Amino acid sequence: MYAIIDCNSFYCSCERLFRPDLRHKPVVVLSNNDGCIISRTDEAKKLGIDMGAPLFESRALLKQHDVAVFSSNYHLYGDMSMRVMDTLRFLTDDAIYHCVEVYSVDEAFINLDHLPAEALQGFAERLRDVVFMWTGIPVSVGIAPSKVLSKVANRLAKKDKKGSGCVMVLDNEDALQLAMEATDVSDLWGIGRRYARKLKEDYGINTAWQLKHMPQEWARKYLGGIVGVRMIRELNGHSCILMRDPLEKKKMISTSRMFGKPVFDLISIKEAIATFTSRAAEKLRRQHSAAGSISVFVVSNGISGASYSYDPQYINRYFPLMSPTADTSILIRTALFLVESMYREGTKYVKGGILLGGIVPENSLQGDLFSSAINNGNQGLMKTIDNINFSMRDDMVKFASSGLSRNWKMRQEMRSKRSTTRWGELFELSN
DNA sequence: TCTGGGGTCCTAGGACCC
DNA sequence: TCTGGGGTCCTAGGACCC
Repeated sequence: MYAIIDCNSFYCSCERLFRPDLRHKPVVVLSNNDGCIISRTDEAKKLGIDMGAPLFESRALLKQHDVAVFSSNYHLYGDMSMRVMDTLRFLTDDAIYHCVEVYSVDEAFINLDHLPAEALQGFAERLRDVVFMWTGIPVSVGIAPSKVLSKVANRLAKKDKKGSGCVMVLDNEDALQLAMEATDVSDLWGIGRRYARKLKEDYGINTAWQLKHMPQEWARKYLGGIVGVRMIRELNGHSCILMRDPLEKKKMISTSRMFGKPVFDLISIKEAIATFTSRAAEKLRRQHSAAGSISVFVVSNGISGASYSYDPQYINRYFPLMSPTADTSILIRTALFLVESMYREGTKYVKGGILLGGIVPENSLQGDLFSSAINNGNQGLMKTIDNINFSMRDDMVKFASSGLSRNWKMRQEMRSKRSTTRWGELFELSN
């Protein structure tokens, strides 16, 4: 059996931790750049505020109902996520069973094969209660024979919080049937907008229960090949999406951002790309890897002075490195060379980013014919920079090419304090 | 005026090799 | 007139996830 634990309205719940006055009030959290709404409390959902809705379209509604609006505060969410995950690992004896897979910032799968069936309900309730007690974050728990089905259970638990107590265990055929009949195919984990439409319009399949009864060969043909076959098997309770190793390394690392406002000059774009590259290189070093290739991309939207329309043009350039490296200075040099080769004067740039590929473990670096020494001469320096930036303050030490002006920097006008990760922003009681 | 960011997996097709 | 077979590696593109 598998459990999925999912934090309820995670970002909003984090914001509420230091704002108890908002406990029963509608709260939303915005994406980077304060662009759109990416987390909502139940109260906000009830007001008809949609997931992913652009802020400028929702402003009137937010104001009318006095909704608390926050820019995203990833320092806070990342730290709270760690606390929740640590709690789960503790409660499940993860050190012994290696049964916790952190799936995203607010979700974790837990393999429960070592627990007897009759213990599941109580176990799930304990997870919910202790996580809340220790971190203040409310969670929902779904338990079922496969990951896809545990997601089904979790969704139903969350939909009817009062009735379910945010816990649902699907451990018998009747419960599974009821749950699947109540689940629209579009709400299945792994069925996106495209497939949902196809299933409904072309085949008249509307519920998870109907989909479960389709033949695997049909799924192989019309539902994304092997992916579709797995979906059918998972719905039938045959687990085939296995637990992932927590030590697995990313195969691709990217950093990209919309610019706070459109950018026209080469200097600003180079600063932005240099900053993104530093950030990506840090991620690379954190997982003890080196990158073998780098891609830079920019997104332009029309030309200077033209009237507004959203018609983004992606341009990207790829460069295989002579030998894999995690050295920020080499990566930045390469990235900036690519930027120069793709820049066009008079173009309005709205977004940019970089992508590191060909990732290998740092200790497997091979020398090549043309570079006598392996390209890690700066490893000590990189480590020092990472340590300083981690413990003191972001970007205390940075490469000059990252610039100081930052007129491409994103907007975050309503960010709360980083109360759990910055001494200077500790929570204070007023009076 | 304004619409996120960072990933994964799979498949097809081209380049190249022996 | 006839023109192999089997493989790897890489990239692009599509679909999906939170």
